[in-house]
Amino acid sequence: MTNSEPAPAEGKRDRLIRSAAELLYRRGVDSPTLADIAHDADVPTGNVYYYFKTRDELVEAVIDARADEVRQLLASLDRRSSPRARLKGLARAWAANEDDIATSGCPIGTLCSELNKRDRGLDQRAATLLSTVADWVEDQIRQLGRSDARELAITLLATVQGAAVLASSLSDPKIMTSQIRRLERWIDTLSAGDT
Amino acid sequence: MTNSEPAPAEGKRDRLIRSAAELLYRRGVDSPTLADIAHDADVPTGNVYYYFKTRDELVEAVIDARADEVRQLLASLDRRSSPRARLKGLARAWAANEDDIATSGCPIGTLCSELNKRDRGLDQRAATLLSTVADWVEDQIRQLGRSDARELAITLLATVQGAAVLASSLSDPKIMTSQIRRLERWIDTLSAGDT
DNA sequence: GTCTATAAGGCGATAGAC
DNA sequence: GTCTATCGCCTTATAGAC
Repeated sequence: MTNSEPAPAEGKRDRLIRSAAELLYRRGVDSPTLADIAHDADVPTGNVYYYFKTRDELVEAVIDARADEVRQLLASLDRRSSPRARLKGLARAWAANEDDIATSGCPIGTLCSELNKRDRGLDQRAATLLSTVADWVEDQIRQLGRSDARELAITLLATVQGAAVLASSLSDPKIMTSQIRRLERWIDTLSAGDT
Repeated sequence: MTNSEPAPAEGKRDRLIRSAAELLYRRGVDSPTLADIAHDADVPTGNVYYYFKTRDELVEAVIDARADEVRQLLASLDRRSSPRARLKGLARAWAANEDDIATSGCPIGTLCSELNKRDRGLDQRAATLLSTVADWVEDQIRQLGRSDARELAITLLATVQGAAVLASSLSDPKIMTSQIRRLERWIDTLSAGDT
């Protein structure tokens, strides 16, 4: 590897991953063909195999790209001053994506659900996305002094995942809006003590 | 139609629907082939087309079969004496399926989520399953004297759908158990008044 | 390194024998 | 009515030209 240029090969590889992430999110993990993805990324169809040995390897790259997004989001939230502010920041991040979520569900939740049914080991790699967020939320709630932080973290995540399933299936964006608002009020009530 | 026999043709059709329902639940809506389904139902592969014109028509029959299940469950719960007892009966029904849900998610929720991404009109038909339950829950909560019954019904359903996504994705049945328990306590606290 | 042409296999669907 | 044989298409993946 020389020190010169921005690696045009990387450009195409990244475009393939971005197009794949978007198409798999909108139309499901298995439905989009490599031709669909390559066309969207402006890459010749057969040439996908120069960058990825199999289709699953491209799916894996999409999972890893989502993992990067999650890490970046949580890192930005970590700069906030209090655990409550960090949790609320997470809620606002979801709120900012309400429309997409109401249309196609949670990018992470639907990915995990679908891979869970067409298992090839990819499902476990995808599950890491959810547990990363769960662990982070648990950590914030524990900092609020709650001993039942794990269950509360799961409760918080379940609310969002469930709202995403309902809002997208029933085509009703207001479900996301109202459930996130309820979540923010719930975060306000969180304080030391159990149940 | 004569009055004589249990209709052997019906037997095969029903077996195809049952096998399809199970396989689509376990492995996703698109993944199982007609050969897989026919084999599981002990019906010759090509013969599926005597009963269903297209694969989608079989999927539609699966949705309708789920709708029957839902109607029967809600009808049996309607025999209970109070709205609170009916809601708790629903929670117990979910608890009884905890293991399946922790393995493959909610049969209705995952069906709706997947069809939402491979749209052919089937998604709207499937969404009826969710809204039927939502409407019923809303009705029960309203009978408890709550004016915010719709939002509370969505909250209840979101909890279960979210728990199903998390439990199946993270392969942790305890998530379903604890969230259903929390739901039952929450039902106990429901009474007249808002928020 | 990049891309085209094509192979190999599996799928939904059909035609028609029984 | 029931089933078999098979078609034609689409998809992933490869071989090899440029």
